Amino acid sequence: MQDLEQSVRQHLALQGIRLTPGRRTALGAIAAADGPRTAAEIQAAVTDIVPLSSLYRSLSVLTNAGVLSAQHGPEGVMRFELAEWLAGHHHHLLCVSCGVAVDVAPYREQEQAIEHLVERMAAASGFVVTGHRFEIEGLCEACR
Amino acid sequence: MQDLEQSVRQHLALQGIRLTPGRRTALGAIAAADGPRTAAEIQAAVTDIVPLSSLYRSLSVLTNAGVLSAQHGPEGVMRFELAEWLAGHHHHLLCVSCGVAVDVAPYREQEQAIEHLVERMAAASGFVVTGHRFEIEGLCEACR
DNA sequence: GCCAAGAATAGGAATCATTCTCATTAATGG
DNA sequence: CCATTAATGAGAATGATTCCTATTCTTGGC
Repeated sequence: MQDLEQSVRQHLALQGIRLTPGRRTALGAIAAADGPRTAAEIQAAVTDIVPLSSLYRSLSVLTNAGVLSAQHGPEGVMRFELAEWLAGHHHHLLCVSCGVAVDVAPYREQEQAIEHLVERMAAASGFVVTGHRFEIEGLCEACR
Repeated sequence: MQDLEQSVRQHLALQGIRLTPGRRTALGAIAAADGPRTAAEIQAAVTDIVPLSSLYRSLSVLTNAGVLSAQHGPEGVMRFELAEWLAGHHHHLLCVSCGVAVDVAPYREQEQAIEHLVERMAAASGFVVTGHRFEIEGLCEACR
């Protein structure tokens, strides 16, 4: 935890951004989670009272700074997690019923296959590829 | 096109749902597209004036009936396309700048790798897998 | 240590996609 | 041709997210 905060602080400093209390709180809640979280979930997880507008601003600052990554889940709400350089490469399991999102570790060999697939698919299209999303949908234990 | 409409009509009839003019229009616009479309895009593509509320209702009837599939794209808006049994299995290229979405054909061998990956990842989680999403993000020719 | 300038926050209004409600209109079976 | 049921249109309501403005912190220069 401490080293995470230090890494982030340093990363932000290079861009002239500081890790203020609000940002620190948001970062802590996200770092403690086992998957990407919505703004509302983060707000609920935190003990302080944080207005959503402030929370969203903190999240967007951290996202723009490359500390967090943001994605729209299948339910259409934005979910935030640590950026890949902090959390490591991984994928998600998403519950289509309750929306819960959990990280899953990748399998090295198959990642290679995926990279190939991405390249071949994009080749003919004129797109410049910047990334990919690979997410598994299903029903979590609670909703099953 | 005619056979698509017939297949759909038949599929719907089994569920006691009919292909009304509004639904037919929406279906036609989606079938003519080269990728998943938002409600607004469909509305714009169609020559008739269709209120968004009616369009959304038609789309949701067709989606619930299994004729269309709906997904939230990275910009957070819902995109509709023909269900897999009508359009065939494929993936998407998404422009992170303008949101444009294009279908890409899958490559047989790598699909296998993906299926494996999905199974292995889900195995330990307690999730019942219902599907997966694999989407490539990048910049389209226009935004590049 | 103190103050001005700039950044961060709270609070609330505004926006946008989507859903809901309800009144009106069309389609179907008898 | 009528009565019942489903489909449509129009607009209000909702929920996530963003924007705006006034207030409160931080920080560097004195």
